[in-house]
Amino acid sequence: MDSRIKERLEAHLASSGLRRTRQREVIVEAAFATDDHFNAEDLLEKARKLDRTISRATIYRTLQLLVECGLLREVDFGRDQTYYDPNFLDKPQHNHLICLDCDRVVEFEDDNAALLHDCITRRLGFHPQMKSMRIEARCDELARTGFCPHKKEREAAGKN
Amino acid sequence: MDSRIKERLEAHLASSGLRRTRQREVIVEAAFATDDHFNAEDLLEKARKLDRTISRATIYRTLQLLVECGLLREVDFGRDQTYYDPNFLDKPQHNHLICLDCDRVVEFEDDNAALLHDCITRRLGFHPQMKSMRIEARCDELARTGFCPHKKEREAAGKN
DNA sequence: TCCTTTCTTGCCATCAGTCTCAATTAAGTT
DNA sequence: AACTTAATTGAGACTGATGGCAAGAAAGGA
Repeated sequence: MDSRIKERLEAHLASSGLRRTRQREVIVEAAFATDDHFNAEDLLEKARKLDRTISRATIYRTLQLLVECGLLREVDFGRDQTYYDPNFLDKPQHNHLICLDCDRVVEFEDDNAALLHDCITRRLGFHPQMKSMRIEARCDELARTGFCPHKKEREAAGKN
Repeated sequence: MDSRIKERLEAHLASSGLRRTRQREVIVEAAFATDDHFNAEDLLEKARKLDRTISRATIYRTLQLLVECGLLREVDFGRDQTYYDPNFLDKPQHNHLICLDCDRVVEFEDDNAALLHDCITRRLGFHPQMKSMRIEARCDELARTGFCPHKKEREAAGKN
């Protein structure tokens, strides 16, 4: 596990007057053991392999904590559960274009997007530490025909 | 109520093989009677004043329908319920910058954002019919001090 | 070591939203 | 009008996630 993870967590706990607990250690261990995306239930299962007493509520609370201190990112586009990405410390951008009809998500990188992101966040008094942008649109096909061809594909694939 | 609303709904129903029902009429009537944002429970209450038999499930299903055909927009940033905006047919942009810590939402317009939006959506094979962009960032203060000053304000104001 | 404070946890109730299913109803056909 | 079909509805079970609360535990001081 990347050593920056525990460092950043420690720093956040210290600066917020929060405490190191066995449960938090175990959950972080489970969350960052691999680079895979996971949801709350996955994490509960993994964490309980290390400590069978971990409760569901603590999982949800710790997930919130890890999102707050910038170690996890929520990725929940078009699915019924919230998923988490434990592997984005070094990725400079996380831009998504989302089809409003079929929930298809297209990830993209774009230099102009990065520039614009900086520019707008600064102008509005924000700090552009975490580059992320989300655009909603409709498929060409959807606009022309009123029906998104990816919708059926995705439903067939059981994505919804 | 803007006559384009019923027109667009009719068109969507017809093109998708869906049916006109008393419940849908009533719910649309209730949703677009005013320009205010509302949530599912608000709408259920309003709709039941016109027809006491409307069920909660039908409200949720009709909300989905109205979002699909572009008559409603979901606005759920940083609140526990999903809210809906019935008044955006003519607004060219809906851009939001969101503080990752306190969930403060700043609406902005920006010509470059509009251009970039067009450019990216076209490049990825999408149709930029509905301009909307969502950027996540952190307050300057949060980045400097590790604490967002708006967080307490918002909590005091009961926004969360 | 014991004590105090305050954060944290597990349990369970609750909440918003979705799903299932049988009964109903719109819309087209005869 | 009667019939057929497929969409739609209401009721209630269910799901993912959150909130309240009393018991437990971390951190610091005496």
